[in-house]
Amino acid sequence: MSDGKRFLKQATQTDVAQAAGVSTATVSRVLNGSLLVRDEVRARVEAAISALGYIPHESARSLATRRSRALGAVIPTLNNAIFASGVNALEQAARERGYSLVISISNYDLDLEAVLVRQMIERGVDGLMLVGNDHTAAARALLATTRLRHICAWAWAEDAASPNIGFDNAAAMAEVVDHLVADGYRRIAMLAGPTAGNDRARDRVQGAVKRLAGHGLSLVNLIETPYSIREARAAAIPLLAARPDAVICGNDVIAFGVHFAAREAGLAIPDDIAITGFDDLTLTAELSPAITTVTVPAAEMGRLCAQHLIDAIETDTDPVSLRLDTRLVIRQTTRAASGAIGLP
Amino acid sequence: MSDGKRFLKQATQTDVAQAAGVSTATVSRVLNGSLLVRDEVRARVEAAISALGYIPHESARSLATRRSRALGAVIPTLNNAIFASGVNALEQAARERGYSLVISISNYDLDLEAVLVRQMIERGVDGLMLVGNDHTAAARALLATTRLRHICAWAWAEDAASPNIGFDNAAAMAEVVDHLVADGYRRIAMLAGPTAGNDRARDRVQGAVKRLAGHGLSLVNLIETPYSIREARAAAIPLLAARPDAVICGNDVIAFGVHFAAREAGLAIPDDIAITGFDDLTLTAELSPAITTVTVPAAEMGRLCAQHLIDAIETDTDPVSLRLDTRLVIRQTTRAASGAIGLP
DNA sequence: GTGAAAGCGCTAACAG
DNA sequence: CTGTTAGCGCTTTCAC
Repeated sequence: MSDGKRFLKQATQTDVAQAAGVSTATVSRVLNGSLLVRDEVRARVEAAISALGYIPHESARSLATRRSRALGAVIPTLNNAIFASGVNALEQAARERGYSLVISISNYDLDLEAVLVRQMIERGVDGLMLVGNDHTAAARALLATTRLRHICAWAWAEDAASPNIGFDNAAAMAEVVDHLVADGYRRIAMLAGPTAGNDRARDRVQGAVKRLAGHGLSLVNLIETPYSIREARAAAIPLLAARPDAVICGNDVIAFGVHFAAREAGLAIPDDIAITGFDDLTLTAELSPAITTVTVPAAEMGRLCAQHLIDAIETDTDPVSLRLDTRLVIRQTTRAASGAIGLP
Repeated sequence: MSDGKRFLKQATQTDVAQAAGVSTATVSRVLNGSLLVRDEVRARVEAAISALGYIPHESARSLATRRSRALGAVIPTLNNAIFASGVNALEQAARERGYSLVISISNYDLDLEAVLVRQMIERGVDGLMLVGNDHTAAARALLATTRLRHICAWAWAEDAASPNIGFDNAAAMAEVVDHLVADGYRRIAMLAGPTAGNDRARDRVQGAVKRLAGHGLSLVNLIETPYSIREARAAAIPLLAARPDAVICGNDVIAFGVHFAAREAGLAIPDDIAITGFDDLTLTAELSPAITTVTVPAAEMGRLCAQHLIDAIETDTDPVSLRLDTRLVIRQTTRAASGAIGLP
């Protein structure tokens, strides 16, 4: 008995067909909700299915239909709430449409990303979500020759090589700069994320630098740090040596680090030092002082990627780009726009 | 030309075989690293593969081998860093062994979980990670009849129906209680997570209640709240009405809420009120006062699940249970163990 | 070592 | 409406 179980074979469509006294084609029709099956026959087939505990074999189905009903996502990490939330939404939206999600993590390594893209293609995903617009030539070539439908999220560029569903990182940072300058801050420093192979981080720096230049200013200090509270906190020390009156952070995780470093250094926020983040993680609003940051539509990006990818797949079209909005949320780590330029 | 591309067909093993002047069997052997292929032939095949840009078709492979080289994970949410981190580690470890990861989110809904388990089976994953020991009869039946290898993580029970790789939630909470009592706290309340369909949350409550009873005490108040800072913060108000001198929180997210609520109420932590969390999220150490909490081996669980699942798959054995340790991390939201029992 | 042939479980024309 | 017949692309005996 336990031995019998060991070699137990899953019921197959053929078994169901025999049990119901029909052809496998009919079973397939019932499974796929085809309307051209008599109710009586349909009932018989459904009875056989549940009697046998039959479970369809998706690989076989994929092989026959050349469709996997699966989406893929290659992301830098799940250890940042902003990506976790995006993937969460992507999965929910995909599932609502009957698609599965296979994910892999690149750890911000573009060469690894290319390998992962290839594996996604092998797995036969029908659509793929990537993050950002920085990708290796190898990855691009793979995507191009296989014509795999894909969307690059978390970024938006006029001239992007692939469809983008995201936002303009540079523009968002420009808004931050305007706010800071309007508040009277002049000695502005930036603690950025690693810009190598990361167009989002790079755009944020460039966005800040260019807009500052427009105000006739430049960064009094610019340092890059990994996305970790601890490392950002450590990097804040040398950064603060330039005696900035405001620090623009590459994202909220970095802002947390600077926040704690400033507190430790006995600096008053926002009077001695202003701090801005990016992402609007839940906790930015709860810390005191609450962090001024930029709201990023992470869940919406995930949801939209799923929907647009699936629409494109099912209508046999190409996904299109979508530019989403960010919003500056002014809280307590920057002064309210009172100390405007030119006040006595 | 653009029209030609539209109907472009992926190179198949047959194409490679023809190009290399060998049989598909030989191509297959090369692909799978079989040793019984002459070097000269192998080279010819490899040349053809890269010349044609051939990419193997995993569905076809899975159909033929009855193996998918994919793992599945069904988790409650990705919007909690502790699960995100576990999945992140699971993916990394799986990938190292050549396995893909397909994930789905149950939103703490056990009926949905059962549906997702079924989809995982359809997809043909070779192994599955679930969270906790609470599952519907339907899910259990599916797992049992298909004999799908699986591990239930985040929990550990002597009599678990499935292999567990996790920790004893009740024991961890008992340790929290001991610490609190040794510190002199007596009016202890608990803000728990939703216990319905969640054995981890239930075990944490039971672990606290039983250990308190051992000390001749009982909770002065017990309320459940969703795992959200905002809702926990709101729930803390009625909870504090019982005038507890310590609040045990179901996890760190809830602890954040209580932390902010206490601060808002003007209570001094830990003198007016002690707070304990669970999970040891990064920020618990950085807030001030830093939160006393329980370290949970999330990444390790993910990694071990992948390894043990894959070992079991490849050696054709069943995965076994592993009990991991948690550790109480005493920080600043509880008094140091000075006010021990019986002091004047 | 290598090729031929038979499927893996399912869907998709095509008849009837 | 339903059955028959071919495959989808790959692996796997079994001969040679």
